Amino acid sequence: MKINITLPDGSIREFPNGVTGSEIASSISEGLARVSLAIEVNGEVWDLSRPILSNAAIKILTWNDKAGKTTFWHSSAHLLAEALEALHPGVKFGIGPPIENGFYYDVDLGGKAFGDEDLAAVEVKMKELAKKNSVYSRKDVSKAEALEYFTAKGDPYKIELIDGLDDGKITFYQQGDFVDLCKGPHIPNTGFIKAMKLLNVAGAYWRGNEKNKMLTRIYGITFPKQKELEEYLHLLEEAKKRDHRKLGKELELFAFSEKVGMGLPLWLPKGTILRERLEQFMRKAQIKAGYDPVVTPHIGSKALYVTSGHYEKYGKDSFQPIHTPDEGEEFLLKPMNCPHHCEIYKTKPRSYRDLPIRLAEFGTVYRYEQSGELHGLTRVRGFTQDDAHIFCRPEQVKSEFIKVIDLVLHVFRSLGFENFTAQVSLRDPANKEKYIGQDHLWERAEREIQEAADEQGLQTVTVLGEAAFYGPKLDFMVKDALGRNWQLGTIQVDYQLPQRFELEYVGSDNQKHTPVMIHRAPFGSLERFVAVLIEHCAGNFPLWLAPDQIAVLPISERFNDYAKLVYDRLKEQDIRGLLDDRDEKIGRKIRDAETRKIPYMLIVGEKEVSEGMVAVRKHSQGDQGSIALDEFVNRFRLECAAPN
RNA sequence: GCUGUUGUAGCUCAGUGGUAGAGCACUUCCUUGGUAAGGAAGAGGUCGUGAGUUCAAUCCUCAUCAACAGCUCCA
Repeated sequence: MKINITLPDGSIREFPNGVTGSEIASSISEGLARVSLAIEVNGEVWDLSRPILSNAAIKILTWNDKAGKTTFWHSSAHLLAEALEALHPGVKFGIGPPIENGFYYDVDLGGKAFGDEDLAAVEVKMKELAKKNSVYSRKDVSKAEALEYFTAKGDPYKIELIDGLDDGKITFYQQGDFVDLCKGPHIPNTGFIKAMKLLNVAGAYWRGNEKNKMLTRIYGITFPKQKELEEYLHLLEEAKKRDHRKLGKELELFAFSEKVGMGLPLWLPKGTILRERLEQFMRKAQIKAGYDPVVTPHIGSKALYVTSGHYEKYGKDSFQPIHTPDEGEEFLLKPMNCPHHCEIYKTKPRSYRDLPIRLAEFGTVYRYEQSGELHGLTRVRGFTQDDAHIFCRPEQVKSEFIKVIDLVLHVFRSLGFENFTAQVSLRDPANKEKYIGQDHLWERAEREIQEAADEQGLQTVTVLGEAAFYGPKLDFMVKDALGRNWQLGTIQVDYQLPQRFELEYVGSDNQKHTPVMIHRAPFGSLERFVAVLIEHCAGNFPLWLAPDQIAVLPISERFNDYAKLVYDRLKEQDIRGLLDDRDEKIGRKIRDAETRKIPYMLIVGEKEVSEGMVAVRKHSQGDQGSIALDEFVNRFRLECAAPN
């Protein structure tokens, strides 16, 4: 019996029935056979040793394939488990999957502390075990057999997992002395794993549920070559240099104080310039797009949030009400701006002719985020949203939504964020009690969001369970230096709040109608946006945002007077900069200005003084030659204009 | 909030059961220098906070606060 195997290039070859992936790889080339990790059979990844029993389209997977890496890391997780069991007999295993970079295994060490030394010891053991070239072998087992094995072994988490599986579809994998419940696939043997690093230990709730026991999660990464591990670790180090918390300190942009309170950022002068530049940019864009700026207070009476539903949802996990000398009077620090804007809407009767009304505010809000969630500027307890609420007629929702998408894209493009993900965040259908409002309005909102995104040609991913409690969202996600995803821009359709606040307008039919509300914040928050911006450009801000645009560097103190003249001239033109008149050599001044990532340096000495010139140096690009001061100023002013 | 790790000078970090050190930054002096670190001297710290063990604690124990990694959460 022969079967036909279709290779990725479309060619078809005949093999005996029951041929394995490794046999196919060998028939193609010895080199391929040496590096092949798994095989894709009709879109499914299999072990190389598994016989193929019918015609199939295949692809041999190596380290260069994503699925190859995933398989490699999955097998590495098993190796980690084997090492753990060898060193910590009786350890109970949860799950051990591959992740984007590496893998982890969740284990229950019976309450034993597991520190860095234990981690290092396990790593050594893994290396030792890997060298044994133990084969990963697959075995079909019945549900009863599977339960019997793990009951005898005393692995309650595996038993729970098996309980959820169908009989007849359960497989074990074994390498060395370690047997695991696993559907596979795996690489041929442990010898492929040449380089490994256990990265860290963390807690993780069993099955991701806060109410379950917390297991110990061990993260690691492995590679087929030592050099690749070194490169990866180097890359991690490089990424850490772009961390906004590090750069924020070095460039004096923001700070935190224990005394002020955790998660409450202090914006330093240079950071404030950056922030205000962004704010100005947004104000201008919004005025152009037909928004009306408003300003509302930082607190509001508790009744406001009872009406909005936020109090019920978040009240007990928030900053608690502020009391006044009047018995029973309570105010909340505002955790969002929408209720205030609803009250602005209600200040007078509205006609359908008035809509849409777009109220915009850089609104500072306070949310009592869990202490473990705080993270630099990306997750804080006091932050400023570039918030706005659009009140419109139902038939205007889509066109308004599209306009907002355009605004968000304009902002992202202006700041060079090309790699974002547009995420449609919907309800978790299995968990509807988390949300308010009627189904048909949710469905309508979801449809409108998806249609608007599609019409703008946005590639979207849909994520269930990420909606706000009052409505679905379109979120714009951007990765930080270390690849963590953050939500920046967000657009939300809301049919609930207008009802709760009894907002209305008079239609052309002279009847009262309820408007629809669109919440939107292109930056999301100034704090988070600045954080991601810092990491994105590694602190080398575009000229229009740079806190210090120019450093004037006199070659010696003899030229300080002329340097001051140059500096004053820049200031007159609203150019931001500094004059470095320290008694230091020019090399030193240049180094310091480079380190501080100042885009332009103007060097002045004997030659420049006599001719009214400046020697221009660009950050990280070196000497640009000399130019008359006036001409430099003219050119610079053109170059530093904000996008519009 | 949970698990683990960390907390020493403005910053980056050494170090020790007998009340502390480096480099950079800072101050002063020398130097007046042409595109990434000139030289010298000086000043600067209740070793996160509180309690305990000890003749003696920055170091050991406990508690607490904060930061970091991850989980959970995210209006």
